[in-house]
Amino acid sequence: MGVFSRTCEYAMRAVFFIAHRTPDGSRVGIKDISEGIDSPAHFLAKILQDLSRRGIINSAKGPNGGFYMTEENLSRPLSDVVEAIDGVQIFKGCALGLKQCSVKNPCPLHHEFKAIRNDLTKLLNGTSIKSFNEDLLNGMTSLKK
Amino acid sequence: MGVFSRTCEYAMRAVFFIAHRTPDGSRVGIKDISEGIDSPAHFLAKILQDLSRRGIINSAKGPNGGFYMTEENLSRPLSDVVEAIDGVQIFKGCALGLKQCSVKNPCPLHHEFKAIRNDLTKLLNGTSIKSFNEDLLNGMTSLKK
DNA sequence: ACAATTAAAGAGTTTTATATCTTTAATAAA
DNA sequence: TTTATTAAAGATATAAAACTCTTTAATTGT
Repeated sequence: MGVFSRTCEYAMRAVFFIAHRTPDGSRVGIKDISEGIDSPAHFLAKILQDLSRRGIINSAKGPNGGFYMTEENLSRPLSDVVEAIDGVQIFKGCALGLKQCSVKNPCPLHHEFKAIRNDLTKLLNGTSIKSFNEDLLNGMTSLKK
Repeated sequence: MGVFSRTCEYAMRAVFFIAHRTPDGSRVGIKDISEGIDSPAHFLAKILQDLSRRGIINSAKGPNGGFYMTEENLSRPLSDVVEAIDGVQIFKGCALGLKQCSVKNPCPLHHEFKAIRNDLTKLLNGTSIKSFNEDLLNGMTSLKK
């Protein structure tokens, strides 16, 4: 596995996909999303239920229902998605998994690893979903599988 | 989970522990190691078998046997341990898990994430186990659980 | 040769992550 | 008010990671 769990990868891809597809308040269904991001539909449904419950995305049932994102949703940092799924360990945890690890009692990787974690935090915490989406909309980036 | 799998955390801790305890060519047993790094003994045994097979550490059976590290072992980069257990995804993979992701077809995180991955690679690939161990030996860092 | 010690190997079990299938509830439109 | 459509929820199923237990093989010292 990479840095994030597979579930978290699906979640991020889905969020970008929804943002990309619902700029105007329209909705996009689970089928379209799961095909668009190449993930198992039912599994993704669970993930989106979770994100929806947490207010990271929005959903509506019934005909013309589906998932969508408001300006409020778009203004959130991507770290909200990661934290919702994978938790905070990736932003805070010791590389070696030591509980005692700290500046006062650093593990062999502590200082250098902290710098890397901080960069990751800055990237995910400091950038809104909206701004990632702008690059997607103007074709500078892509979600091609 | 953090950036590395639990198995990989154990592996790194064990490698540091062995290096720390066998500076002179002596050996240290699985019991001591697993207690020293707070990991399940039998599970760690499997991990160390694997590292031993790959030549990352050494072992000897019988009385006064155990695990140890030679100068050759110590000169290797820590990335060898990580790669042996977790593979290369963490150094090379797309943050969103996309196969097509590349400079020519970048995902929304591509450029910034690549910089972070490169820093991680530089840290693990560019630093020998020995040099991490030196900090441990002179008390600048610790493996306290 | 024998007994003791140690890692290696093999064969599980348990837990967590990932994935699937079915039923229910909400909503919209006819 | 009925039907169609959609997400939510519930219940399993499968696969992978983490962990345990038992047996075997190698080595040492007596």
